[in-house]
Amino acid sequence: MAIETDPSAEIRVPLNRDRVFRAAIKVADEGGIESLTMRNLAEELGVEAMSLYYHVANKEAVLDGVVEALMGEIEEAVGGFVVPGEVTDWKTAVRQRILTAREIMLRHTWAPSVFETRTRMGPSIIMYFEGLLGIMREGGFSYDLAHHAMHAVGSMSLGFAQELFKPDSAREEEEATEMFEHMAEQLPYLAGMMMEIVHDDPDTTLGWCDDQREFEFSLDLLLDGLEQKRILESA
Amino acid sequence: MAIETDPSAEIRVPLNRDRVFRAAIKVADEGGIESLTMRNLAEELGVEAMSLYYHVANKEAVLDGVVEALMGEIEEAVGGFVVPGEVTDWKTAVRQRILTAREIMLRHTWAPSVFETRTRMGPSIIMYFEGLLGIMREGGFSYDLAHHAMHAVGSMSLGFAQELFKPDSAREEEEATEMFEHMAEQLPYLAGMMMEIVHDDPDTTLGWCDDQREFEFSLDLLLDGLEQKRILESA
DNA sequence: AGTCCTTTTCGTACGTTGTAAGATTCATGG
DNA sequence: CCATGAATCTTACAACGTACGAAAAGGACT
Repeated sequence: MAIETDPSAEIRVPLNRDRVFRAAIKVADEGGIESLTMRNLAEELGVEAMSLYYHVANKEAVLDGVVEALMGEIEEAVGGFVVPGEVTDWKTAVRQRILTAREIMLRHTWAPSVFETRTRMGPSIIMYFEGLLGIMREGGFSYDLAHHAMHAVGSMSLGFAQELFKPDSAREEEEATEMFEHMAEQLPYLAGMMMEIVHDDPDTTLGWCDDQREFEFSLDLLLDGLEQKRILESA
Repeated sequence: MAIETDPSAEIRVPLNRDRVFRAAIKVADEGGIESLTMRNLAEELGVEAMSLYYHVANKEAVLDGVVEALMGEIEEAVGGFVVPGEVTDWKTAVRQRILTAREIMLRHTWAPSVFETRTRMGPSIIMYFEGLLGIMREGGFSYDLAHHAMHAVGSMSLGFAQELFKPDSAREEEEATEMFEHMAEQLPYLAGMMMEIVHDDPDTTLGWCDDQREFEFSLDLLLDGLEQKRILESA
């Protein structure tokens, strides 16, 4: 086996953590989160699986890095996590940040499931929450109320709400519909609700619900409630 | 190899789906969800792994069954999912159901992570939501508002809120605290909030936050907001 | 150029997981 | 006793994360 220095061989770009994380995002974007294996990730980088471990402790570290990278996307999109000096309208400031974060999440539909499994929080996420908290404080919140607020908004602060039981294939979608029709006579309320939805809005986007509308409804419900509490406590 | 009918051998209890699901819950309760493997589950039942597949299509089906079984626990705890004929106070009715569901979830701390990964919903969950929806309808909601309400309450309707970045070991807990202290000068708001919490309430249960209080705060925030909207729309 | 040392990459292999395929055992009625 | 269907087990495989040590690449210095 002659070792020939193939002149047409592309020069070797050295691996590093950032390249690994970016490649991981690409793999997940293209093949879903279940396709993000160490071997696939290595292949995407033109490298063997074990080479990744020189730059990254283990797969958990890859996912942590992916989260940090996504937070970087969000930071860029919102123009930095710093708290604007003066906050005249905390609600729209918070609202806008969250809806911007949501845009990034919608670009990476697998991302919520990764966030949910994280147990350490990296610096970017801390800075993100520092920013949100800052806006609320400058907007007139007590620390106590702001603390409750962060919990209440929960995962929505990062732009996603966990959809319970979202079917992940058209096959399952129709399977669920079928089951519904089968149980319909025992489900007066659900059946009634569905009929009204179909009647009012014959073709809602994909399934029955407009996720974006529901997200904004829920978010506003929370923010409005918090604003009332803020007014009450500062009276 | 002599096949001897050992008289002291316990008579063989036949396997069936219910026994599988119950054993799965037991395994997860005792060893955490990551210990729920087909082999461990089989061992718990005194059987070989492949024997499970006669009663259950695959591991997903086991998890679906576990969810159904947990919903059974909830159903028992709330005294059936049927809608009380007349609802004078939807809010406390819903509140009570949800907090009861939460009690079951607290008995099985791994359960939320299983619910989150489900994609099909079985009959018990459907009945549960039918019940909640029914209470709201009888309590004066339009279908439209009730629909929004279900989305807004989201996973809280089953008694859990996904905790973002909950450290899963004392080791990680102190690691996070360390990181905080290290970044403290860049985190005026978070640092301030922590200091106030420590000052007001020197020893909150486990970490900084009382999960139950936060859960109830968030839930009430939502329910109060919904009640206002209900009043508005029925005016 | 050749030597040495550090940094980076790779080859091989192990343990664990879910599960496919077929053999085996068990229970039951003839 | 045996035949037949139901229930269980044996064996095996592919995919995964990753431990361990060997190999290669890249400089620095003679």
